[in-house]
Amino acid sequence: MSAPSYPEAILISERTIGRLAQYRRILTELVRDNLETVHSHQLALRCGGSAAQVRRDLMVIGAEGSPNKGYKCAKLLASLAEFLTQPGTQKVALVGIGNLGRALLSYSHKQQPGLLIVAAFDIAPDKTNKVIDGCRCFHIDTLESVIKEQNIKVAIIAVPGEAAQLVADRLAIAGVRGIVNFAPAPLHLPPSVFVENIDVTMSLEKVVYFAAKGTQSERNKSA
Amino acid sequence: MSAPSYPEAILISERTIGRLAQYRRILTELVRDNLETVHSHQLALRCGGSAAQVRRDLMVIGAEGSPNKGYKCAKLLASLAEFLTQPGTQKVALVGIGNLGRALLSYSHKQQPGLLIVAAFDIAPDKTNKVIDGCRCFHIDTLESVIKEQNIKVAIIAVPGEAAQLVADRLAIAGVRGIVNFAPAPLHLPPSVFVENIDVTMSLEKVVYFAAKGTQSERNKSA
DNA sequence: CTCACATTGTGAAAGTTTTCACAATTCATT
DNA sequence: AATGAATTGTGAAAACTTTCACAATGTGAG
Repeated sequence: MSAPSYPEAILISERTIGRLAQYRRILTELVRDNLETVHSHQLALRCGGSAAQVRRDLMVIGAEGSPNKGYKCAKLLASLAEFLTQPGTQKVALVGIGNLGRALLSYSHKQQPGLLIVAAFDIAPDKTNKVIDGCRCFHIDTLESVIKEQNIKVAIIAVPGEAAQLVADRLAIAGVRGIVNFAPAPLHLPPSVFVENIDVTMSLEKVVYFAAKGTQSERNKSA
Repeated sequence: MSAPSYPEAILISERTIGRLAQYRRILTELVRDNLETVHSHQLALRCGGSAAQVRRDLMVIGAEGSPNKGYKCAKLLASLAEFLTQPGTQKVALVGIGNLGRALLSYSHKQQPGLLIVAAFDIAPDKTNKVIDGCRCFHIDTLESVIKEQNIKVAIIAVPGEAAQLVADRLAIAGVRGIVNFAPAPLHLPPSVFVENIDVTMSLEKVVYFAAKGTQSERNKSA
């Protein structure tokens, strides 16, 4: 029980967690550029939100800034990293080594340190039993065993819509607790598994709509 | 002035438009499968929402279903298509022919009919002046001329974060009115340009967070 | 040291989205 | 024709999110 524990109890909204992850990315850049401190309105500018929102978000992780000087970049980054991530490297599985899957694999390098796609699965034999971008590719038949062996808790689904539910079921049974789903189909899973859907087609259609009609406003919500 | 006009005036939220696009996709399948009618709770199941939500969403396009029989699939699909899309094919430009860009190109085929990536741009000479998945690839220097020539109003940005703002500015000046932005950086553009951000890293981090802590719930928001 | 100023932290207000709940309506059956 | 079961359409309530606004608090100049 040496892990530092937060008050918890209060549950933090998905929206807020998403923005905290953005703040972390921005702070990583600021620290790299040797910035000492940062104001809420500067963070707001960088992420497209409002200063009040930034402060409210940072409240939930108990960050403190000093009036007139703002937040200490290094300290804030450390708090965010500790809050958002588990200690150690977070291992991620990818299912579906198509075009999208390969794009994700090539991203995996640039990702936040501590977040890595360590296993990829596909049903096509010509895509398996090799290493792509440093990630080992397996046949889908071995999904359960590899996931359990490596104790993987997070997965990305990048398979065609028809196959998504089946894959999701297998992942859940194998012990996966969180899924990023690129298939344009809702996954029905026990509530113990967290699912984040990314539906590119839907996003495109939204943009087409608002580009045609008078625009709404450049709202920022990401993903 | 032969185009049918909706009451308009009431402005419809981004969330709602996104869901309407989902309903359209689902209805396309239902019609293909020769389903005659569909109930709100069936649509809800298929898209991961609630029946009440479906009904409220369909209200805004003035759809009518009959009690005890639900909505006529064909009629509802027609209403949705008319509401969501402009007449004619919507041409889309893609900037950035990396892994992600190519994945999007290969999707473009399967997209809703009437939505097509017709031009792709990159800065690397070895990626330009060819045809990939039926889409012509140009050097980024020709961005303005091609976009204007083809009267393209919607674009997808799939370039590294550092280049995104520059590309966005050029797109906006060339006449683009809506952008899907995959770069993990907020775009600052006049409000006449609609921007939808898709931040894969952020989504992954959200999932990592909620997979570790007790899960929230499998909420459906997509994109 | 004191003052003026910029900024944080946060209660309360405003705004937005979702859910509830129920009258109205239609269909199938008797 | 009348009854009952299922479903829509929607006003109102609830839940959630964002913004406002301001007291508290450091900071730096004079």
